[in-house]
Amino acid sequence: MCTHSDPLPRRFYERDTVSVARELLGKVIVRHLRGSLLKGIIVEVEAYRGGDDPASHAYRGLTKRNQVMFGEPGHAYIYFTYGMHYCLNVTTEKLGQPAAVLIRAAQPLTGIDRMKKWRKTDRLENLTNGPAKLTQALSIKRALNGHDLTKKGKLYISRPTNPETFSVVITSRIGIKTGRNKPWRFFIQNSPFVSKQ
DNA sequence: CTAAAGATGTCCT
DNA sequence: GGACATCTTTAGA
Repeated sequence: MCTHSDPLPRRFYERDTVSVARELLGKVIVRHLRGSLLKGIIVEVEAYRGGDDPASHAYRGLTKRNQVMFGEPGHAYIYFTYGMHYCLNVTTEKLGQPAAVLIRAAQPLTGIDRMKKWRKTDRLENLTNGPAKLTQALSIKRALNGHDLTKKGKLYISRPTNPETFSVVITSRIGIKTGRNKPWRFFIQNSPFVSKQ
């Protein structure tokens, strides 16, 4: 039994990272939190690879922080940065090959009141339009690092029930100092929920 | 051990 | 456009 709202399967993630990143646009991120349900449509992502990508956390090899990137595809890689922010990635490529896709922004769909509470703001466009804003709105913290996204648990990604067509804009990645030449940032054209146009 | 930078967000000018 | 909050991770001595 497999319906459209089930988590994306392992084989979706076990592929070329840039392709996975592009295809994650329009998918739905689902967060079960103490009885409440939070959902959002992914509108902005960035691909980070391994040894050939100087901007990747995995560029210099395996460390305690990035070990999830080296593991099985379809897991959450969550890291803490700037002393206060969490960022959510999904791991890709086959076991042993480090890579991940950074989820940078989403369009709030379900549980908006709860997101407003976590974010301490009422403005819809300001809830999930950035990687750290997204994790704050969905209450995603270090405890979910390594979480399996292919099972119906606290966090997973599924296909939308009512898919809408959209155009994809491709740019270089932002917020990094190296690897800026790679066109590995993707976002949904004209979405008001993208972090930066 | 020490130090510097960081896949950011917010507030200020 | 720029300062700053705040702390983990990593690299280098």
